[in-house]
Amino acid sequence: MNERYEPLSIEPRWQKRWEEAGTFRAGRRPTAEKRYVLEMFPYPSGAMHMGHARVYTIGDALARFLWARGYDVLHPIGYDALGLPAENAAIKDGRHPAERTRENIVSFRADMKRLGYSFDWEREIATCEPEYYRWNQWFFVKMLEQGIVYRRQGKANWCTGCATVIANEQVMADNTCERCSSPVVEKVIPEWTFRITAFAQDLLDGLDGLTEWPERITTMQRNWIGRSEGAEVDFAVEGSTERIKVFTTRVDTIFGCTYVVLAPEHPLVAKLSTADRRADVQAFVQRMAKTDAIERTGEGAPKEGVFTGAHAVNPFTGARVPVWIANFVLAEYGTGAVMSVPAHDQRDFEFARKYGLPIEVVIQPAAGERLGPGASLEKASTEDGVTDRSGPFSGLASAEARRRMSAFAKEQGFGDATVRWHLRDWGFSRQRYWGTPIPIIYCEDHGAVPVPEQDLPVVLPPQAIITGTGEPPLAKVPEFVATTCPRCGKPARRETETMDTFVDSSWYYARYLSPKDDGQPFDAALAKRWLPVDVYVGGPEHAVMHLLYFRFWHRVMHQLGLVQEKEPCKRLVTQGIVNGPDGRKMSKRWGNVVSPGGMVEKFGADTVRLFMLFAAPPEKDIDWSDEQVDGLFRFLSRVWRIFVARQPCFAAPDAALPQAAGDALELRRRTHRTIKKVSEALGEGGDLKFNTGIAALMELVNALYAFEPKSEPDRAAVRESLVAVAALLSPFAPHAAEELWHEVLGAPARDRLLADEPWPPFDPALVAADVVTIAIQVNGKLRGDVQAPVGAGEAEVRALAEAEERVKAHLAGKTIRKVVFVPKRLMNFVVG
RNA sequence: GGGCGGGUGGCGGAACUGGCAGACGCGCCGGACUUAGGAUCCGGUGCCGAAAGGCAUGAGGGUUCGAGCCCCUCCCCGCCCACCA
Repeated sequence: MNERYEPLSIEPRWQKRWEEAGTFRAGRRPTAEKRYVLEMFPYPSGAMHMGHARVYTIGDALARFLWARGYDVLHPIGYDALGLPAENAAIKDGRHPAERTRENIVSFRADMKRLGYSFDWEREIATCEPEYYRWNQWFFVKMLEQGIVYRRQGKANWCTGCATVIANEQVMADNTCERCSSPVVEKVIPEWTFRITAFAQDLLDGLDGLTEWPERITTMQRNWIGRSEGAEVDFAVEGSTERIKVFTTRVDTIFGCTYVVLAPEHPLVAKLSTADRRADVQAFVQRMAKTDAIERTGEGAPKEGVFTGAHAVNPFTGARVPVWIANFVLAEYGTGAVMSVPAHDQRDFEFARKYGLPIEVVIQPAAGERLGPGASLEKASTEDGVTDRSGPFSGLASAEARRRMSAFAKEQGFGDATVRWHLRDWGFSRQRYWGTPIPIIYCEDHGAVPVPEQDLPVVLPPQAIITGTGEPPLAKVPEFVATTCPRCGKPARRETETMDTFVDSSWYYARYLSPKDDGQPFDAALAKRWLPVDVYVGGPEHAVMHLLYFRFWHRVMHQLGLVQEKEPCKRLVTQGIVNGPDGRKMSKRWGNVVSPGGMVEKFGADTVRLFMLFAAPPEKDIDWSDEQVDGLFRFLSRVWRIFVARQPCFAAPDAALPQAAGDALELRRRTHRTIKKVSEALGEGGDLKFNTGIAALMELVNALYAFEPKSEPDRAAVRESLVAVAALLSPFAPHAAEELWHEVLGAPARDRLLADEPWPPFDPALVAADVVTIAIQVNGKLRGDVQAPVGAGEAEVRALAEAEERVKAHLAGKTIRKVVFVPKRLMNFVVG
């Protein structure tokens, strides 16, 4: 065999053989149990970067392991190919997004192939192809029929940078765009909307079953869905028939309500303001309208408001309370009106202090000192407690008070218990070009008519003029716009908006099941076998966007009878970022970008893969490190050299193994323990910890260097170990593994592939130690250790321990008060 | 303000269910082989100390024979959400 490890000369060869043999075709083992391993598909903007190399390497190591474990594995890949970056680039240089995207796909595909990923390439999809997006349109029409899609009139989030409407999930906390960080403003524009809120409770409940998702992701979804239980209560307005409906989660505090506050945009503001206050109110409302949302509601924004002159009546107490408007009350949350209880709400407290409104304590802490009058408080007391000065509801625990008071309000007809959600419906119209055309035709007589199924797809016209000015580009393509009404045949116009590209990624995992199917989005029978996805690998940044949308979409598909289960994916693995060598995010700006392609050319795919897996567990961020990469190349070279050095062992017969004894037996033990450790590191019965699995392999290789075979049984033990090293290496560094495996096995393996071989089993008898090292402590401090047979009892170990010189010295002249014995581990003498 | 993660050598990271802290790798130091070595192989490497020994997992307390791990108080870092009524 070649004396030196030369990855570039061996890697393409194995890639070709896997490809030709169809080694990774899903469905090859129809009678075997299935596993669906999926990584989030890439958005092909420019070339592949290190982040991609990391996700796909993680998924690939797992997929290869599962193949070896005997499963029928589905491990597909495709391209999330529609979207703004390609369109924005087109505005700059005039190249058509389709042309650019297809070129990028070619580059991505080449890079991924060079990394040796075990994708089933026959299932490759690209969402920009009409064969794919026609099914987005098909789903749209179905969902319209089901009432899940509707046309909404109202305020939408308009991204000033992307020049389009975006979804709530795409608006960041500081009112900037998730994609481009430009300010997001409100714009009154009709939008096509998914009624995701109809699934809010179900999406929330489903989270409890996602026990194999990272808790932080399910928590984020839970918070985003934001179920909030409370009550609505109507306050009558004095001298008017109008009622102010407030939403509160703390109806138990209502006897302490000393004023009511409306959002400046609340429809009643104009009606209720008294003549003497009108000028002030109008000025305030106008000022708020001009102030942008960040400034108005951002952290640290001072609370401001004005009195409207009107009064409302607390239906529980009959008390007359002033009605104010204030900046911190948001029209879009709850009812846009709040009852203020300054004693028990911090915002209300600050506002009351500022404007001299009364503060009345109506909740006493369940334990501890009673609260004095409101005026003496330093801050609001917001904990649940016991109701006080609350009329017939006094003396109740907060939770009980809420139940009774809500029931009372309902009985009296001025309120009820209610649930509010943070989740909003998903507006998915985009005033952009590079997306799925929304299959709607506007007819003068029939309104918005869905394109009939047999007329799909509505193909995106290639001749668009893309300007990014906010006008839908499709509106400027007359031959696209002009059509006829499917109902009456009269001239009509097409919808010119396109779909949010999150639609594409909401169901792509199902398209992989039958990617070329032209009669349906996917084959339901195949879905029954392959879904749900068993392991999904991707970045945590998608927690409340993609990962919420695809859970929603799966429920829709469930409702349409296309899939059996409600959740799309059993286990989610979120991987960390690959930063530059300087610890900063890789970026042209810092000049710290390292490309996977370049690294593969320099070190080979196996070294790059090993780096991705060895640097840290999948979920942690890592820094690219040239030194660590050198180290991993060195490791593979070291593996290679030990095979070269131990070539004389290649022919040793297995028959010699049972006689192995002494050091050879020790080597065999190490071999089998390593098999067990690597299997566990690959997720067998726990988390993925590729780093410790590779570390275990390194230890075994170190042991092989230390062992000089002298006899036939020795050589057999070495051979067994070498075969195991090759097999265990195969999920991580598959090319080197194939090469080495074939070298050891020689002619008998010529027509076989390691990638096709079963995972090596370990012998439990060899994994179990027969002699163990037991740590000996005196008063909890380590004073030595003894070797004892694995079954040694306390008396036996104690005798050994007391014979140890260091232990003896520490026990000398002391009284042993107690001896703690942990079998196989430790003995502790407690002395005085 | 709320939620979720974290804090371990010079660095990345190990440590099963409370049982020898620092596996493995990087870096560094030394040795061998060499005309040479930024190759390779071997050895060493938490800190203090000549040693015995002592001290060490963000800080301080507690529980325990024994704590990186459990409990309490606090500090710091990251991510997500946020005047959400």
